Amino acid sequence: MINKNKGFFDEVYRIVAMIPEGSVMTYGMIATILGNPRASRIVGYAMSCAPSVEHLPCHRVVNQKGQMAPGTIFGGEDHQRQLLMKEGVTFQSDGCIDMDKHLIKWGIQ
DNA sequence: ATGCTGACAGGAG
DNA sequence: ACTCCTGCCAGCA
Repeated sequence: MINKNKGFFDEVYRIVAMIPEGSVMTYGMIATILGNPRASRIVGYAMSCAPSVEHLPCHRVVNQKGQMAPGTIFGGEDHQRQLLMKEGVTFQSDGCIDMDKHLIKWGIQ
């Protein structure tokens, strides 16, 4: 029990919390898994309410473009980028995450 | 109950 | 190809 029951939020936290190191997931993908592909905004909103990064690796959650949020969250997008790199995630010249290699693979759950 | 906000996604120009 | 606008859902005042 890492957080209170917030309905959709709780599900979002659960998905994000199960993301392994070296892998990333997109907001739309999480929303689709929850059953609401249109609720991609809610996923990001839930991230803004993230209690602790230790229980919620929101830095592993990126948008469909493979880019992270503006940076008002962790104290700098660059900081988040470094965290991902430290976990083994590679970035492109554009600064976007290499989705083709680090996008989480769902086959076992 | 209604309206506004929000770390997105997709379509159109 | 890139950028801008709209649409969607959940939470809070």
